[in-house]
Amino acid sequence: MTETQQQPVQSSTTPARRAVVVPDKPALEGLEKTWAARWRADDTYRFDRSQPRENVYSIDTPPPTVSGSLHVGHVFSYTHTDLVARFQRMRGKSVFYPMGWDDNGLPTERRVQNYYGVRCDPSLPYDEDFTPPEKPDPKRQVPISRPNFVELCEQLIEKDEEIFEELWRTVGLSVDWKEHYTTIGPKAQLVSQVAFLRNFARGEAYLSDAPTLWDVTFQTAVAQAELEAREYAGHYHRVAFHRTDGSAVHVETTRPELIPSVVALIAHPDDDRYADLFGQTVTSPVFGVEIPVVAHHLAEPDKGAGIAMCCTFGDLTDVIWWRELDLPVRTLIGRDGRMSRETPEWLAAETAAAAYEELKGKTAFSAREAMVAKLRDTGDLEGEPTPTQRMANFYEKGDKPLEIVATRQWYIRNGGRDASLRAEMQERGAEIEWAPAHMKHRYDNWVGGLHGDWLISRQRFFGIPFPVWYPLDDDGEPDYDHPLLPREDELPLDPSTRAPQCYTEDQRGKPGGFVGDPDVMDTWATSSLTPHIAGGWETDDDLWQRVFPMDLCTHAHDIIRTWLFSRVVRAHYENHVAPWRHALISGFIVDPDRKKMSKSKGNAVVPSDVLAKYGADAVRWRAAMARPGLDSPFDESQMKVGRRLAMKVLNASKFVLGGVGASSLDHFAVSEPVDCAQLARLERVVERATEAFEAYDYTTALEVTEKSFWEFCDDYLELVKERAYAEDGGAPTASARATLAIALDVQLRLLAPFLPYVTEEVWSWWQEGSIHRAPWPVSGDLGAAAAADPAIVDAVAAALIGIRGTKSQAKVSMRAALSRVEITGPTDQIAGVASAAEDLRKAGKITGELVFTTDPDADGITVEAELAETSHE
RNA sequence: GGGCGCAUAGCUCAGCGGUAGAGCGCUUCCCUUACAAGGAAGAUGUCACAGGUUCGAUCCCUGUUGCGCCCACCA
Repeated sequence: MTETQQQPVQSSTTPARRAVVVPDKPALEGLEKTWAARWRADDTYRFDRSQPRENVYSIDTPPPTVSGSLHVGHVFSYTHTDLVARFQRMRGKSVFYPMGWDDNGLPTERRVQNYYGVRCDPSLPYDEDFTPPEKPDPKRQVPISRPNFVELCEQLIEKDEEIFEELWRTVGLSVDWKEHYTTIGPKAQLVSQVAFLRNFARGEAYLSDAPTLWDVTFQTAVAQAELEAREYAGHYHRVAFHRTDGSAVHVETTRPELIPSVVALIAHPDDDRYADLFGQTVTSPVFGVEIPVVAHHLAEPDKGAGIAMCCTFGDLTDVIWWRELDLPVRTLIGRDGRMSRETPEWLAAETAAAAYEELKGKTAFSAREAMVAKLRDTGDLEGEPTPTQRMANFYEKGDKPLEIVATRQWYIRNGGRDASLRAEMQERGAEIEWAPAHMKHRYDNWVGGLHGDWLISRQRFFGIPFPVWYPLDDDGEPDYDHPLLPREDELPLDPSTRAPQCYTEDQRGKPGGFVGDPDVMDTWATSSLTPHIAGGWETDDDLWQRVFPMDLCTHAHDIIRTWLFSRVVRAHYENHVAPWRHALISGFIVDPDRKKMSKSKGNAVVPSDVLAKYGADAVRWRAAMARPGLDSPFDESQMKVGRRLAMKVLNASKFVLGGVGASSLDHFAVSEPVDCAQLARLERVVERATEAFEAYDYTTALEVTEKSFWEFCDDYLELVKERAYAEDGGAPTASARATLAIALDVQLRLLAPFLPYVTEEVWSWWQEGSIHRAPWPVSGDLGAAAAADPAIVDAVAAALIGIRGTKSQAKVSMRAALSRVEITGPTDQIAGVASAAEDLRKAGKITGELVFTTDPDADGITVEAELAETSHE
């Protein structure tokens, strides 16, 4: 921490005085390359883990999906985190700011499939000499073993992670790269498996064979948090079921292919139309299966015909009915999304079996067509199907509606089935300070609307395995009620290659032997433990005690329901505390039509292009202008504004430092009233910027600093430049120089979190060490002079603006001389302006009279000026 | 249907119980030895609508409308 001890402001007493070296033509180009390399070499952003907890500021930042592509929205959100990290670092905190890569799971699998043209077939043996096809053919993916597939995943993520790290370094994220982790790496495996075993031991995790939402494309179960409701086109089919007397009961369905799996017809208990049917049975069309008619309050009389087919399972309401009414299971749609190839026993009767023959093995879509044809044949379809748009649940990454399939899955209790646990989760949410505050509603809304526990197992390959085996009975059937579990010191392990205690590998799959759990944990199940993975939970207790609970988590509002909530769940169980004190939620960067950016829509702006064109500081400036939680449309022209600020910093600094030695950082030299006022004004800026940053309002911190900096350049610097540059100006010159130096020093530090590159560049011209290890400015940095009235500088600036206005309106150059100037204003303001009369005379090129007139009734400064004769040509 | 947010200059957004603000864009001027990828000056508004509270409302309250997001919605 030696760098943070440096006190540039006191350099008048520092023995080793540094020469000021200003390049002739400073430029923004190349700063990223130079300083990113330097920060890397100097380990500028290292976390000092010797600091006690109260001196540490720890950050949980999302591990980006390395197989995905980033757009500027991501860059903005990560920049928001970095702004806070840099502020806290300058305030003297040891900042724990690790970066993780989410390389686990389906996105990586998909990328490997497309990149190498392969697919995973777990039944194949490992091929040691396997090399991927030279030209991937997406239509003919080469089947390879699971170990080969995982190897390719690992190869590809390594490449991807290098690209990501390069990008983050260019953006200037002040991450300590030594603290990096991945969601598939050994640390993540250990933590995920340990936490899972503890959840299981405490009854928080459980295995259950139940209907689950199932994606037929990826052939995996899907959690509630990964659902997306989308419009889906379909048709209502009005279909006749038959009473025993032969009369028809009409049902409207969009899924006639599910008629063979109907287990009941259900209507509302108060629905008189069907009252006489309750307790009776009807027969299904085409198949003639006997179906009970039952009452349930969830049936909606005004929906469709008011009486619904309950199939196992067509939708989530079916699941409720099946459970509450104790109905049988008649599953026909399998994991591949096709109708069962076996004739089920409830369709064993001759006509039913014959009818089912034509549906066997068909996709839901083709089975529907076949079924409609059958219904026409039997006359059980009334009228024509009518088109409808309805909402259907989709896996967010999938493009076919989800089916509901009964499967055995691992769950973690999250309050979805337990009101008191749900209330505990809400309380954890209330422990967090949300920025903006209303984002907490999203959290409460989500937790309050949970309707099932958290499904964490996935039938995929590239993920962290469940460290679980099942004993096989004498028939070779697994006993799921008595899983075999490892000791924690055996972790991490893969049950597909490792035998459980008291068994040997040759007993795998044999009667009386064992079988490994084939599933892997979902990506969110792993990333729900990022504070634990990054913070050394159970592996590095010293670190853990210094960083947890963390101070900050940041991400965009779309993953409150997934990542944020899942981390609260895990920390609740493991640590009985919310995992962080603050949640800083970013909005989205949307396209000019306010549509969310996405690669698939083709409206995503690639960060590398913008970074190359405008520079990292400009991009960061734009990111900082997006307030927490607010969506912000991307507009390239705004990037220019940030770039202009960076240029201004470079040029103004060059000008100031060209005439000012570092020795001028001397508070005692500041004597002129307008100089004192300038420092006083800056003191207010320091206070306001600090206050804003402490409230996580980085935008206001930037705005007040930036506004002040432009005023400093346009007014103060213009006003005093001749005095500052005077050859032998004596005390007034020394005062101007000291003020310029102090003001620059303070303003560079205020701007450092936003513009890390240009501020570091300028800092290196005249200061020791990195500005990013320099202390955040405090009032004391401005010295006793700052006790002055800041209004003087405003009054003088107003006079200067009036003089410039006169020249502008006369359409003459700012260099034009003025033969007479009269400045009028209230007494106190005029006194202030008069104190800077000499500066004003030079800055305004006033060659003649300069008159000050007080007018107690005036509400501001007004200027009347006459151009000198010579200026008229 | 439930929840949340937003509505201020052409655009993006601040703001605030007491005369309406910034940046971009626009207009005009200036190639000033820090800066032409610049600088200076200037114009621009029923603060969505309707009520209420108040001496006074863009601001507070109620309602309406419009927009956005989240959740629910497969008969």
